[in-house]
Amino acid sequence: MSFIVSKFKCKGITFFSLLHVTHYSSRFSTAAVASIEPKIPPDLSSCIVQDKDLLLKSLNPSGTGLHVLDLVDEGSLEPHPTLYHLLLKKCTFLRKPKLGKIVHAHISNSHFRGDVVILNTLLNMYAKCGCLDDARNLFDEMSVKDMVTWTTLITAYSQHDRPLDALLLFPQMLSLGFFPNEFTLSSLLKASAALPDTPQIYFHGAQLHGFSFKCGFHSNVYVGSSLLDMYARCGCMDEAHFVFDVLPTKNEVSWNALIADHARKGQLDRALSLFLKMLRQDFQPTHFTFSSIFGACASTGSLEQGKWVHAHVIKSGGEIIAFMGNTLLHMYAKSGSIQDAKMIFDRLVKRDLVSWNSMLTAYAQHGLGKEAVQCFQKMLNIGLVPNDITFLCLLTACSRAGLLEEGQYYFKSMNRYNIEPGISHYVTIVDLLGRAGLLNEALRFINEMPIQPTAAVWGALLGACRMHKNVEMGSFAAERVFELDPHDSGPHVLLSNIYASGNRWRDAAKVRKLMKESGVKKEPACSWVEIQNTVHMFVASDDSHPQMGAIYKKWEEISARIKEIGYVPDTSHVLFYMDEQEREVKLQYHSEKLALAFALLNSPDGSTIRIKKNIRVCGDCHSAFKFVSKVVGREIIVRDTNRFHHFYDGSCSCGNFW
DNA sequence: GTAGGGTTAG
Repeated sequence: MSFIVSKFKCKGITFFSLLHVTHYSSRFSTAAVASIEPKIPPDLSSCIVQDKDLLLKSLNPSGTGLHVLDLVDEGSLEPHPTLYHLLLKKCTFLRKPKLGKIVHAHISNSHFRGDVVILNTLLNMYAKCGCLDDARNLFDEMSVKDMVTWTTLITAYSQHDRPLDALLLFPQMLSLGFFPNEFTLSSLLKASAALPDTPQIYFHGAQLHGFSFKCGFHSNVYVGSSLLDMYARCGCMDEAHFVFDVLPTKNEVSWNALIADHARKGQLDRALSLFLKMLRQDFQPTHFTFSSIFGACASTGSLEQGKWVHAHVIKSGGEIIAFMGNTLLHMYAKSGSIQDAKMIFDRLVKRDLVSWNSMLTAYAQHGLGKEAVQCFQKMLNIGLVPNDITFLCLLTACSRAGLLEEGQYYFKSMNRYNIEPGISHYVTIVDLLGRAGLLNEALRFINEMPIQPTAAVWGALLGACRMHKNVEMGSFAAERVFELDPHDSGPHVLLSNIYASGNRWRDAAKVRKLMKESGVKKEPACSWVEIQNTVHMFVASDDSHPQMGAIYKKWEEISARIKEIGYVPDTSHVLFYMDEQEREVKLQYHSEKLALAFALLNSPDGSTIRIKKNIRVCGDCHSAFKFVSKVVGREIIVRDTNRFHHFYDGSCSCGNFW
């Protein structure tokens, strides 16, 4: 038997690729079955080899058929451990457990049915393909197990979000006399870090730390990285830093783990300083690094820092792949630049469903409902199948933009894609109807829902009642919210506002009393603005800022100018009972107004002002900002918890839907 | 033959 095999080297490993087998030419004529790593291009310097072992090394299942197993069935080829090993590797790589099952059947009928190394590879194939039941059955059936068998199953559970199952195997493994290695411990630590609450993470994690220390595995870079991540996830940042500092060898992953931990906590400064330190020590940032940092920039709305890190991505010459690109897109959208978000979307090398969902979200946040609908249609046209989040994004976009009919249409169309609406979809539809003023329809919709309405559902109706000043339905909705979630301050404030806007001060006071009695605390409103890389934060009636005198004076000047062109303070947004003049004074010093006055004093004429707020922008400030954008001739972008408002030339992009 | 870090809504 003779065949042509191409032999090539890549990363120091020699690969063999079967190009042609003369004896089985009908089967293999096109089967230039590449290496284990199919992306590696075979070198063309092929040679003629007459070596059966080489053939075995070269064979891999390609396409749909496992031709090589047919050869075994026919008796043309002796079964060989390397053959099974390569076939299983291929199935694992391609995530094709069905093909793997065929190999499994073959192994069961061969001499190797009890070979622990082959069975471990088989176990790993099931594990990596997510077939945890098959993996468990195989594990239970294996009469001979070794430490790798236990580690493979522990890793399987740990990687598929079943941390308790992974951790439960550990004492069993120990009691049977198997000793863990660094592989086992890094997987166990990952599992402990994924437990649902902080004390549990610490309880299991710290014990595993002790175990690792005793065995000397704590200095292994894999163990160290999962160890520091575990500490960070239960809030022990000092311990996480300690583990990192004493780690004798660090790599990109250990750096990324620490950066990601700070980023997740919204500690952008810490994340950025670690990023710089990483660069200075000649470690290459990866997609993981960038992705974490963009996530932190998105949550704090730090456009400038985000742009700076984006510049690093460009400098490093890497392509913007979906995983990192999606976070970058999200970062631009969430820190106020829809243009940049769209540009990233257009430049993404390969878009996935998350990319499209992120773009839809971006449009929703900026009130661009029509663009969202077009985007959704485009994704259907290219054959992408939407998921539940896609619809959530799309419905939110419709709701925010007041696209009533479109929203209802798309909600109904969900069953075409076999997507059962979840509670969030129902909330969005109540919001959609409510914003459009169809309060009775919204109430009917809630009563006819097939699932139990939650506090969020009634909260959406309550918000709509505030918007449309419906006191009766508002207090009814608020009662339902209080029953279901008595500790949220938002609905109390909304109800109090509803009463205040209807001049029912006694009722408003009752709500405040209720809040006090039940210990519900209102989150203090604050707004912040970034000027020359410094974040300046303001709370209402604050006078702690060094420029406060000038800020108050500036606002008084602006206030007088906007009153001349028609601004009338809407005092219903003040929660307390006080006389009209007092209430107007209170309104003057809402945090967003202070932030705006400060920005006007400290930024160049004509430049865009970006303000962020931790709760929804108040109605009076919203009205005032429209006038301000006109008198100062500047674009003002406000990000509140819900969406963006682009104020320009006397109007706002939200079209008063918010 | 077995390992650690990253995304979208609210």
